[in-house]
Amino acid sequence: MSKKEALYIDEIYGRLKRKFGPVSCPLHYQKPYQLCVAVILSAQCTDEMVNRVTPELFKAFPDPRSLAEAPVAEVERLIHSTGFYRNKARNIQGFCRALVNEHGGKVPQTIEELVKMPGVGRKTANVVLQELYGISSGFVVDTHVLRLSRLLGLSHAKDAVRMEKDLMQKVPPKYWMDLSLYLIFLGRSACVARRPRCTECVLSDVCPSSTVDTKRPAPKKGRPSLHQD
DNA sequence: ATCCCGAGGG
DNA sequence: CCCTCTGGAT
Repeated sequence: MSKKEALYIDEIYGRLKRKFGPVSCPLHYQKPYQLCVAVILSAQCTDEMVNRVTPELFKAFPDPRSLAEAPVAEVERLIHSTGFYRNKARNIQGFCRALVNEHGGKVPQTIEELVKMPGVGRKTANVVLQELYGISSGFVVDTHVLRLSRLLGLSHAKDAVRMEKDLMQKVPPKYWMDLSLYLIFLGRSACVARRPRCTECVLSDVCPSSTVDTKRPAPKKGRPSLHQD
């Protein structure tokens, strides 16, 4: 990795840190098993939506055993609005069963063990390890990180697994935890997928994909655009 | 590579 | 109508 690239990453990290400050997991939870369930539910769904359904879910089933033994239909009903509700219901119940039966109710501390559990992939495992134990097992790559990393030119990997490897090589481990959250926050505020608002973005003058030109007044035509208007 | 799937925004 | 949202299993 070039020195220039390292400075580029430092610059991105510094700006996002200044903008967002200290960050924490946006998912609401009281107990460790609840975080795991919330992260599984967050697949292809906003965290707001997850936070909307989990209070009732955790009130109805306050521990992993009761959630594992609950009627599937009831679990499906409670999480219905998060989408993929059949898969997710099966996954969170399978997860809770594995948690109780194979891990004594305690969330595993290694990514190898976590990934073997139902509904848990690398993204979910990385989030859980970071949030619960402060372990940086990898770089959390979700749909936002995937999109923004490409726009910023940090990685052009096609899938999340390859991009994680890529980012782990380029980004210093001390940045992993916060940078993935920063990218997610930026992807949720200014750099939204549908129509990025580059004028509101703190990275616009260093981002190779920015539609804001800081040097020239304004191109009349042929503006490099990421999308069709 | 494909499927799962509802909610929200443009 | 279309695309997107803190993915994972097959």
